[in-house]
Amino acid sequence: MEATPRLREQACFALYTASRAVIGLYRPMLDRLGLTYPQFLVLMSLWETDGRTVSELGDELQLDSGTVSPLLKRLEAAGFVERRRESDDERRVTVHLTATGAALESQGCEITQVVGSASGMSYDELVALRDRLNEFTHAIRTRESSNE
Amino acid sequence: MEATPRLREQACFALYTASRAVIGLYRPMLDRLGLTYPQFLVLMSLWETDGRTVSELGDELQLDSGTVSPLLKRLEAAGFVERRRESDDERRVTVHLTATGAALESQGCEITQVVGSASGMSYDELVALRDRLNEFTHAIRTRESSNE
DNA sequence: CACAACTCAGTTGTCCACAACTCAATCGGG
DNA sequence: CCCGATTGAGTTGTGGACAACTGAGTTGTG
Repeated sequence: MEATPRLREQACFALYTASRAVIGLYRPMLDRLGLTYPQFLVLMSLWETDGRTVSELGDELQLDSGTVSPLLKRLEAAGFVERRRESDDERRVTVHLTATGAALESQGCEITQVVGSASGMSYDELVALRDRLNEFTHAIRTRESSNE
Repeated sequence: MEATPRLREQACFALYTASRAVIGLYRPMLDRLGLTYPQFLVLMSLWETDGRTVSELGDELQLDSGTVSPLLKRLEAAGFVERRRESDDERRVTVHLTATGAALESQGCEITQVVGSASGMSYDELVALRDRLNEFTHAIRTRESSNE
């Protein structure tokens, strides 16, 4: 006697929609810097720790090499990062900010502030939502590996 | 004196990651039905109300015609839906489930149950999270239209 | 009726996401 | 030291997303 759930009742759909909405809010601001949202995430990661390898970036962003490699290629073509093949292990490539890429940090920081305030939530509410989402993601990843 | 926020502290990044994680959980189950997650959303919408127009589907899924049109083309090629140009207004195209598409409803319903339980959250918690996300999306869309 | 404005679906081009794969470099056990 | 297994980055192919645009069809107003 289970009714098929409606789209609007689904938490997963709300998640999917919210994710696209927030990226859409970032878009016009990032456009002015010549960045997309995933590219911005790479820079945020490098502002924190420069010189990460491609796979370390993939781990942090939860993206595989098939996504990260072309992303970095475009960031390099745009002059924001540089890739260096490491001499001690020729398989590894480290990614380094250029002066241009490093210089975007303060503007990037401002953009995250603007987006945060546009959410209409307090800092504490945002932190609570973030933690809830991270629990959700963690639970899912745990189940994911156990199923076939 | 504002430090640049770290990636892991950002609610937006948590949202982006959670969204991809849940779609990743759906993926192997939907693969067995020959569907992707956005295609599944179209079918959910049609299981509720068959014969919607392309733009009505776009409104419900919050996707523009440039995304929905090719999506429907693939769903039609796979034999799950049919598109009909309406005779009373030749601009409109209505989308109808085929017998094959309608027959997936019960399996589709099961999949949403499995995903819900994999979240590790109770029904009430999921509802609360969903409502929180919908508030978030609504707040963002409101600000979005006011900014240039 | 005429015709400009608008609506609707679809196309084009760019960038992400991910599966499946390639290939070189490195590691580890015999 | 050798060779099979593993690791790391990258490529290829498919399917979203979305901006910008196209063109047919419809509507409203003079």
